[in-house]
Amino acid sequence: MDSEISISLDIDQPLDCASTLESGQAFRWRRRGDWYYGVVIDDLVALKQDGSRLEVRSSSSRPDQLESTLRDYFRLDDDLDAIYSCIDTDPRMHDAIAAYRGLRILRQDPWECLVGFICSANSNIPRISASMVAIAQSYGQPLQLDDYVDHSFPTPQKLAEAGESALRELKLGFRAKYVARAAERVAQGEVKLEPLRHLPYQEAKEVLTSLPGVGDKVADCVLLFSLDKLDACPIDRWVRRAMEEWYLDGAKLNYKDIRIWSLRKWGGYAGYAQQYLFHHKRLEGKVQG
DNA sequence: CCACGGCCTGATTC
DNA sequence: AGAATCAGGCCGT
Repeated sequence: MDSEISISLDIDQPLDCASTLESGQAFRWRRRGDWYYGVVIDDLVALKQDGSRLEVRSSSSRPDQLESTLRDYFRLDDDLDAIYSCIDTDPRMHDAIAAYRGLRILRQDPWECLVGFICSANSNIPRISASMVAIAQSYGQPLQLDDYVDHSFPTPQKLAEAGESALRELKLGFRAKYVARAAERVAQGEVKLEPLRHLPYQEAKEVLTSLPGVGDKVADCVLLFSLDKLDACPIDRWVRRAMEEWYLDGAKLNYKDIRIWSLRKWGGYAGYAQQYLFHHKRLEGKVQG
């Protein structure tokens, strides 16, 4: 039986845990008071940020690796100040960075990330979260940390076995077919996600878009949020609006041309730039800031 | 290459 | 109230 452990990390990088975990890149974190509960590499962890210190509690099966696991998950090796200096080149981006300083791109598990963004099609964040939680509850392994229970994310094999109709019962709608078929292909080994990390952007993207339910946007999300492609630049409705309104004087560009434009403006950190624009635009009109 | 409609579902808007 | 519309798209025509 795993025993609960508690550690404290000194963070020497800008980190805004709340913005990072609530910026729509990961869908299964839940806030309880000051603590965020979630699953990282099959370990249930609770996080509380106190300035430059991150308090961590976990029922970890590998306590000696917990710190490195979290440093990896939050990409603490990214030099955020260096990244800011590359992309902070106009007033809009400057405002976004000022507002959400410490918002980081995560390095998530590619399989869970893929399913999450397949589920994102024509949906919204609360609903995507509900779908992902339902999938984990139904097919994952239970994990417990004091009185809190969550689940590991089920393997491709498990979801392939579950099948489309069972996933439809979890309210995935038309996305159930995509998730089931993608699970089959990954489970069969026809597509291997982890090695995509070491391929160039374009090659990795072609593999991902060969999966059902994965187009340009979903592929870019998976590449950025789980496969180390910081130049991947997912353009969703929000980012498109932000771009057209703030940078393109209302002009309409197709997906590929927006990518080209973004790479020219923000270079290899276009993905980070995109995340700040997304967050800024999405929260622009919200009462709750 | 672009345009369009359909697709599950639930919340919000009209 | 009940009908449209919208929500971090994808796919087929």
